[in-house]
Amino acid sequence: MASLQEVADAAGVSRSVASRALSGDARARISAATRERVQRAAELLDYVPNHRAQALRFARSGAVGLIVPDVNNAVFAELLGGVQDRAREVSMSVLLSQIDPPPTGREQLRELVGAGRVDGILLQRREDFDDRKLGAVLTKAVPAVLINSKLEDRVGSVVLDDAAGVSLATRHLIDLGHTRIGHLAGFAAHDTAVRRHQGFCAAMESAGLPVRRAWVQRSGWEARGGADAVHRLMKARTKPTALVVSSVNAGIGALSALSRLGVRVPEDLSVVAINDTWVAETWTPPLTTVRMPLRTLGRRACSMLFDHLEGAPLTDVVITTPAPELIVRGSTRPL
Amino acid sequence: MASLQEVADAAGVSRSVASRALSGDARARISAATRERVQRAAELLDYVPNHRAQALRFARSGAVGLIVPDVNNAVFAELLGGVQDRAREVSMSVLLSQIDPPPTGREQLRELVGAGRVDGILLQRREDFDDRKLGAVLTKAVPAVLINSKLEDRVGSVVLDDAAGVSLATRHLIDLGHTRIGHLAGFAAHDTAVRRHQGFCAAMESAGLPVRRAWVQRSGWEARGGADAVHRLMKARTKPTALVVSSVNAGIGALSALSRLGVRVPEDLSVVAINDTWVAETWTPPLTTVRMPLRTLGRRACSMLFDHLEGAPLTDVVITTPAPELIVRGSTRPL
DNA sequence: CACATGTGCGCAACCGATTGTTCATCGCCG
DNA sequence: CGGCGATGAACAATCGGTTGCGCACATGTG
Repeated sequence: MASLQEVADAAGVSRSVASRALSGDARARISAATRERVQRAAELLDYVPNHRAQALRFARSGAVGLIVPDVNNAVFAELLGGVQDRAREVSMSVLLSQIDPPPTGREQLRELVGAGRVDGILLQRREDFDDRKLGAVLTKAVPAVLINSKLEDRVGSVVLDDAAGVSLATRHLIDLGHTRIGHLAGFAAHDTAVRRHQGFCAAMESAGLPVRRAWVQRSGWEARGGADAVHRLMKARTKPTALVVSSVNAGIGALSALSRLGVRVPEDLSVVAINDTWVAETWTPPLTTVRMPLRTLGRRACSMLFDHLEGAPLTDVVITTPAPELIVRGSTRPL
Repeated sequence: MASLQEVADAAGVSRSVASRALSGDARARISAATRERVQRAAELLDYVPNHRAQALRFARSGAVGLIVPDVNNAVFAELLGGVQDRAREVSMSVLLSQIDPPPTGREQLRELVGAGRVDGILLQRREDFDDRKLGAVLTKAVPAVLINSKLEDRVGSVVLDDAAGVSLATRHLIDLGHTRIGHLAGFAAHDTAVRRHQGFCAAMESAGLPVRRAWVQRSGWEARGGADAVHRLMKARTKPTALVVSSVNAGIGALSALSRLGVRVPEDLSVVAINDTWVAETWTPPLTTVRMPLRTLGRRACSMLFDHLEGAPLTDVVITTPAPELIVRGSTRPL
């Protein structure tokens, strides 16, 4: 609550001297006695530098905006953890926000960044934000890093090695002897989903297995979508013996639907999903998953943004270490 | 990016006139022509008032700190939704933060509030923050509203009607004919858990049913705790026919453990839990729950903090409307 | 015509911290 | 003893916006 002026008064010096004494600037010529006196006064008065004043002076708000579509999402907590960790290391705060589709969204970003509430943003795109909408919201003036998403004509992204994760899952099934493998993919308009499907196809192809169109279903990323996709899938004349699901929540939805359809997992059908949560572990049967380095994703995105604010150029990064990790549980078994 | 000065220059007036013209102050004596000119210049230059400067001037950061123990928690997403909604209505931002136990935690709050990063905080206490720790962290100087928690010697809290929610759940079981009912409670040191257990006892008592000590187990709030509690409970000589679980995640954990123990739900045991999530709906069997007004909780807490910042006194509020809502699914059935 | 009133606008202080520059003083050396 | 450099501290501008006050001029009134 005490201002620098009050500390200065208490120490009997000017504001500037107080500032230099406390900042510990080596080039500042302050006598040891004065420095001591100022520091004691600051201590006594419980002085904390006013962040608002510093923000104005340095034209830096000291905060990043984290824009996420859905806090409920399984991946969010871990992602946020990484972001928070990194932000804390450099004394930045994380401002949580949501944005609407354009044109409102652009205004919101302008308010956020233009007004200086935040210095830059980390943006995890919404499912219904296609490339065009996203591009329309992100003007070049906004320092932004896209999380697990990428735009053609915009640099600045950190994405998981989605293909590797899905390939790992798919190979796991192949190693178990499965050949008739289906894929519950995300949204066609979403690059993450595209990359994941490519990983699936690559693994199948390198094992010499065909990708059957009827066994590839758009499921979205949530439980409901996974359940719906399973219902469609199970109408096919010939059925797969194993299933790769691009998202853990959809995977849970799939398990739930399968159970209600009377399809036994893993006896009749093996299921593996991408991303790991406590629900996967708790389900009956426990869901085999591929754990993706979400925390690292958050850290790296945050780091890139900070570095960019310090002048470094934005880049496009794929997180390859730590590598996706297969966690075998009860939902997969040899054919 | 353009400053007020630049707008003023473009319009050929002084900063003060530009400020008044744009703020729309009725008492300001500005000619219509000048006002028009300034507004057009602002439009043209894409002027957005610098939030940092305003923050300094008004000694208001325009942000609230939302401090939550665990973003992963089922209740968090909805709570946050309510907070965000309210904050957006008054153009405030929500800064997400975590705090450590004292003494570190107190320093963090000082930095957050004392330095003016946020104007006040909303605090959902961590399980391991007992009253003493919480009190040690919250100095009187910090405008804070406790969410779903309450301290004896500190005013400023918004809590759910926990007792009513648990009573509703308990009565549901009683109405189904159950008389041997157990309770998986939260943490003894947590006032929310205490209120919920009181709700359980009240419902039992008013139906003339005994509360058996062996059927009351501390489960915590997460799946693991619920599962462990079930294992302890099922060692009892006589077993209950129904179970009230104080938290939905613990409820899911309980269902999972019961399934592995071979106890059929709802044939052998009915289960109902507090709070509703998609996992409850998706589980097999779908979990009967009591939906609590978490969004309202967030809104009200946020509102109270804002009002307090405007000068209103803090109070202690219990949210009674909307009332807890029983959502009957497949985990409960008549005895 | 003189004076009171009103109108439109600019000056300058302020919020709190940082920092380039200036100023006064002291000691040292020639 | 005069001049010089080093030292320690204060002055003042700055970040961008807000606002009390005063100034100049136009209009209205007696």
